[in-house]
Amino acid sequence: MRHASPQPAAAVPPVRTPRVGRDSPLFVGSLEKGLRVFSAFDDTHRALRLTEIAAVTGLDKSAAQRFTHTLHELGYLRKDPKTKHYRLAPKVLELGFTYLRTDNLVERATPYLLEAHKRTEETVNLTELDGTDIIYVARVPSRHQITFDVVLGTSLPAYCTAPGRAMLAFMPDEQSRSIAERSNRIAYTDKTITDLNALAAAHARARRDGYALVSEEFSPGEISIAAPVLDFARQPIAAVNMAVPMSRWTLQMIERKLVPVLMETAQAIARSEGGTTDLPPLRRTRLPQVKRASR
Amino acid sequence: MRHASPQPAAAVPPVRTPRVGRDSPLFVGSLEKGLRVFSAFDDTHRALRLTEIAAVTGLDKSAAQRFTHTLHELGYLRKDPKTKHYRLAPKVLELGFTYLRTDNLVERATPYLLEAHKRTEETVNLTELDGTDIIYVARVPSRHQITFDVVLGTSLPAYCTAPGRAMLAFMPDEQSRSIAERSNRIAYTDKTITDLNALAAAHARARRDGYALVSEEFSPGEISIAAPVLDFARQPIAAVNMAVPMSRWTLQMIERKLVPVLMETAQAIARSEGGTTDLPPLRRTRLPQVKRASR
DNA sequence: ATATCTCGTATTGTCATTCAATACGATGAT
DNA sequence: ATCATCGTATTGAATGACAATACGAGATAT
Repeated sequence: MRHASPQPAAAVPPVRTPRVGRDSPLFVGSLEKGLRVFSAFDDTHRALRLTEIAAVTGLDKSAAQRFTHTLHELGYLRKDPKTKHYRLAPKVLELGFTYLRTDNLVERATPYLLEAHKRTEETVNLTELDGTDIIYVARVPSRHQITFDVVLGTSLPAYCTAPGRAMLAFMPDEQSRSIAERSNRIAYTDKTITDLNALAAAHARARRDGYALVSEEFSPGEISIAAPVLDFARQPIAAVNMAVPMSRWTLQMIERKLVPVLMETAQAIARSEGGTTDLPPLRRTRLPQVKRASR
Repeated sequence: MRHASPQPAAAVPPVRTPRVGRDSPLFVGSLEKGLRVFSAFDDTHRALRLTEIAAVTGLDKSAAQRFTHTLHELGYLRKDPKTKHYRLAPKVLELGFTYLRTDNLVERATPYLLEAHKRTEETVNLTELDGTDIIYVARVPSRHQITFDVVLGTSLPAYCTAPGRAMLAFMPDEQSRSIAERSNRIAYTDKTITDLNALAAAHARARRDGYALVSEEFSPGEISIAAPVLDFARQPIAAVNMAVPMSRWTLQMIERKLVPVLMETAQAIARSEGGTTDLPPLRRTRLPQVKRASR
């Protein structure tokens, strides 16, 4: 803090506080902090001690203590009584997987993804947009793939991945530009497009072609193609994606064999949406005070 | 929760409040309530309005408003601006899947589960215990299975499922009895064992055999077998499980073809645990104030 | 067309709950 | 042996969560 501003004591900040979003009195900070504890864990940080959690999440020791205690009590964290290490408990799986069960899109898309996999023998993904990122929400892994599939739930930047580009290409210009601007545009490879105008051009081409092709912009040696799934208002709600190694595929082969399947799949999923825009009007009558069995 | 129960005015509860667990001053109620919002959603409640969330979670309207606002702001909930319906956002997948990436057991077990699947052509599951429930943490689906796999993350009662029984059978008696007692022992079928002594007998038999066989106690027409994965201290930390329809399998066939694979798999996973009890002592030196890249 | 009901949203005063500083004992490194 | 760091528990204080309330919109019934 500089010198106290020479204004008389009772100076109230003249700026009008917005009182919206996180500043709204409706925002519960404790919930946000508690959830931040979850994000402290990843594949390189599997077991954390209290102080580490505090450091990683930016909470002080007391706060970390309270939130880990709470999450442990609720069964979301395990604690090794000897080493005092915290780990995620399997119960957190419930959180994530209810999403897969509640997302109509995943449910409707799955048969088409399987069909596309059968026709191409390659991995087929479905992704959705989450801010400036894409998130894998469904996946049919290629047969040869041995390792188990933990790609679901992974998020990658939208601007330099095929699914992201396919979705950005089909949304209003100002919206895609806004996402591109807000993205942390890193050059993952020397082919990564980071310039805003160049991105807009890439979007235009994808829009013209009906699909996006991204070659080695995120991982070297890999070509990724994606087509958007459009809703009734022609807005992208997801993208079908296939990524193949350049060692096995050429551009020509991709355009001839993969792209047709890709686009048919995306369109079939979009059509399957049929008339239901969002959800059928389940209840038209008075709300009978919903009760639910505990488990 | 807030309102004190309508006790007579100045009456201070004479019982010594334990000040532990949920009554501890370390327990953050707001976090618990916020997480309760997630559990309001399931496959039959995919889109909920504010009032429904309030009713299902037991929160009052104001609380539901605050927590949905917060979760929406954080990106965990989507809100249809027209219908005002809330849905889970794909971001919750991140929560669930970090578990799969951080669980050493899942990582180590996967190759053996794949191997077991190859040898039997049947679905192979890995489950862990969570209180009185089992939770599916890994799964290699059978080839014929068409539907996409949303079983991961599902929890079922331990007392009447093969994985649960396999794990209960190999833990100290008082511990398995405690779990059985705390379980809500429903007779899902007319073969379901709900009596505590009968359960103890079933555990004894499973302990003797080395695996548990549960026939039609949870779903009719299905036989489920499971073997425990024991840690260095011979305590069960998980169970390998296979469930097959009686239409294709007899008891004899199961014992001859499936059980050997099952037990070998479970033991191989246990052995793979090797020397590392919990986690290698990653750092022996001073903690260098962990910093982490934001994404 | 009007009245009634329910819902979602926004506001506010109050106080319980969260907060963060602190203290203590244990453990391990120097 | 000494010091540092960690996990745990406690407590006073005030911040931030709370819940009651009010209002407008939309739907339904009269």
